[in-house]
Amino acid sequence: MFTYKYPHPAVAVDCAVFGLDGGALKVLLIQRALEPFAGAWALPGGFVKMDEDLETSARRELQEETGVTKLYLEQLRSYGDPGRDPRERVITVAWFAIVNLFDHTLKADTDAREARWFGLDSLPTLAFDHQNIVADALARLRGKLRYQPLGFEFLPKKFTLTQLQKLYETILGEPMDKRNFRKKILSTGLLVPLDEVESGVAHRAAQFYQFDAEEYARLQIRGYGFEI
Amino acid sequence: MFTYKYPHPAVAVDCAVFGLDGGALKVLLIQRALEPFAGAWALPGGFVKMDEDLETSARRELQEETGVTKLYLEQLRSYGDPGRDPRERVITVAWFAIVNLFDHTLKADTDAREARWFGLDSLPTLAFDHQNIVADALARLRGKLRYQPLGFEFLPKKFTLTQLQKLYETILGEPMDKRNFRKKILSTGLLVPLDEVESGVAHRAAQFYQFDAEEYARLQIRGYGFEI
DNA sequence: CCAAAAGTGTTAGAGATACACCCATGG
DNA sequence: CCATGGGTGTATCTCTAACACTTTTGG
Repeated sequence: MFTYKYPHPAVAVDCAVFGLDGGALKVLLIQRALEPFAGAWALPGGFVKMDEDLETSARRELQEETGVTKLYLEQLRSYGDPGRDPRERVITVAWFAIVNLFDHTLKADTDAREARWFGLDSLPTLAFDHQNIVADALARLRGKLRYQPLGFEFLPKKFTLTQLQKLYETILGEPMDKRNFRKKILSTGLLVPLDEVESGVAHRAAQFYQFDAEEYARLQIRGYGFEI
Repeated sequence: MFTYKYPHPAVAVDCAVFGLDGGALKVLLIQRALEPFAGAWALPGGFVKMDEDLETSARRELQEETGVTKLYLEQLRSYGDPGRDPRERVITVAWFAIVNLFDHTLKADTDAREARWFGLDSLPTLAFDHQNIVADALARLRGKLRYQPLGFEFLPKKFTLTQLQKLYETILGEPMDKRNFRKKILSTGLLVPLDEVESGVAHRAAQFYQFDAEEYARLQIRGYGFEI
């Protein structure tokens, strides 16, 4: 038992994890095993431990509930409506995450019966206020994609320019011109062509590229702004 | 006394409030009356009440500690390092705010001895991790100023184009061309010229303008992006 | 009439957009 | 040899950047 002079809310973390699955943008959800909302789908998350940093907590919960470990993670915002959780006052710190689905598989565990990817147009009804969190996270993704190098987080280390363009088109929901896209993205100087090309395709093999994160970090210091 | 089955952290709000004071960008700080850090300067803020929304809490604390009520307020992010508060685990939800100093005066109250505006280059040593919060808030301000109509929040309803330009120059730290600035800002169609001009100045009187927030809201829905 | 800030247009250059064909590979 | 996607260049247009003088007002 823990006693306090004044009432303290519980604090949780919840993660909106995006991934590109078969060319479609998806969100990672878990099916809740316990009340409240047992059986309903929800964002992976859970309570923050007392000696644990918020980001550490988000990573731990993701690992426990979905097995996902290597991802891009940034804080989204906190949600604290009294009554957003029927049990007691729970304030949640929500996280925005991207996972490269080319080398991840899922598992379920602990309070989650199952973890699964859902297309954004076919989301089930979500527990708590998680619908809002997903909407805010999606807005963050769309808003940042053009002027921060977030796109590469969805792809494997080696990727083709067509893969990258399709990703932008899928997430932003608008078609782009192939030649202009290539000119612009290559003009950043942040894509390094590899010695390797695609293989096993019934057409000309595409060049593989890699994102140069170190160069990006250097340029950022000198006030460079990524844009596509 | 309040008892819980598992330990709960305390949750606070802290506000980084910016204002333009005599042509300089300033942050609003309070001098702490109580331990910890009694006598030190800190961001206005305090503990979230159990039945209170996070934003309501931020507004209440600001009102109590500084008397400031009418302001632009958006959530910045949450800070939760264990050990950021020497008393106990305190997670704080930080807010980013802008106040129009042309019609506000300050008062001190409750846990604050005094509230005062500080220039960003002459900040005192701040309590807790408030130095980081100020730095993050400033980055948010600089990052958003060019593509969201935040600038108007610093100014009175009626303002001149020169006032607006000086504001941009002050916050972004770079000079701008007068003719180009005017062309660009007027081309948004969001500034309506008033029938009134400046008075009592020893030079040609400047035209007053007003920001058209309703028009901005309409344009936003149609996917319009403010930019300067 | 002097000092001080307001107001105003044009030109050159850079960056964005639109657009169509040949190439390499596997079956 | 056919189907499939990979790869490439140019012309136009729009937007940005640079730049200097006249006007109005109060003292």
